[in-house]
Amino acid sequence: MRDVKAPADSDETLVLSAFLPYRLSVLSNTVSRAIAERYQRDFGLSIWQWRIMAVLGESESLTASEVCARTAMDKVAVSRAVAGLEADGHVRRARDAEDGRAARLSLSRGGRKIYSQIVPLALAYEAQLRSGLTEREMAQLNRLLAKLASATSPDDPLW
Amino acid sequence: MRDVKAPADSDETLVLSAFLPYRLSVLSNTVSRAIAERYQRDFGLSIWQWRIMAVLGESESLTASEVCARTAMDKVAVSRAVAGLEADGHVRRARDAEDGRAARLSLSRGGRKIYSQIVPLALAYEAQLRSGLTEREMAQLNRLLAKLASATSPDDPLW
DNA sequence: TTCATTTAGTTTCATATGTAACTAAATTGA
DNA sequence: TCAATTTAGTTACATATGAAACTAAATGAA
Repeated sequence: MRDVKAPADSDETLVLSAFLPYRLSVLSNTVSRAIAERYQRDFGLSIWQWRIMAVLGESESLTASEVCARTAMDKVAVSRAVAGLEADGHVRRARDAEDGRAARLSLSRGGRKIYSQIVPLALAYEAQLRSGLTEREMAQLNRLLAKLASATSPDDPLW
Repeated sequence: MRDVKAPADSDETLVLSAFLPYRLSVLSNTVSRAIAERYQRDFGLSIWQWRIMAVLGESESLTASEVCARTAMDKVAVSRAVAGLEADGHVRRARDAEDGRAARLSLSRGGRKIYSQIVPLALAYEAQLRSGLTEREMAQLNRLLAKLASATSPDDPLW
């Protein structure tokens, strides 16, 4: 009689609830959903729109491509979200003097006002999320997430 | 002249690339996408279908509600994914003797075969993802993710 | 019992998203 | 300098997703 030993040692079993990609996904979706609801309810913004406002708030103006790079969104998503932001008057679009294809995007005065309302909310949310962690743990988390992120970098795909 | 001090101290500025919800979202989406592509290409499974197979693989049989609870999916998503799995012959559906509304779901023989092919792949992926982390760091990560997850628990919403 | 309510799961419909095709401007190279 | 290619961004189409309405069975109260 062969193969009578225990069915599999622990490395060969998969428990979904302990599987790192699953845990990341559930955590991230829970967080994103909570934030998305708030932004939608209070400001009529999708999470994509908010992301774009967030990076525009960090600089004077950006092209759509630059927005793509900084938000990890693809160009179609950026195009759509910007269309909405422009329609709502939060973002202005100016033709780029250098490159006739590119648009220079920037927050309008009103957009900047909303931006400055959201920033403290976003930071407060983040603070609550971290509230169970010490400074030291937070630093560790940053380091570990950075390591994981670099393990998924597109120039060195995992599989 | 009032308010001439520096515009904001660092706690009041938001840098998207350092914002925890954003980082979690990008990391999680990168990981999920890589996995989803592989499952789709090699097995014709969506990530939702795979999640369901994963929890069915852990037990003899589950009802759809139990699947919901264990996969953090909503019942519509489960219903749809199961319909596909059943059509492909990976999952069997049996009427529950106790409750005429519920369906008992279980992996078919073929489904279990696929399951046992995917498990090592999934574990290998996870291992590569973790490959930059020491045992100790992995334990820390687990702890930190658990803390974050508990901070988002629905019975104690953050906002 | 039997009627009202709850629960399991599915279907419908409206919206969001991804991929591919497209337009227009810039660049390249003969 | 002018055709061929690349790049920025948008549009169109097909599919995925979420919310709400729905069906059928179970529970519970009168």
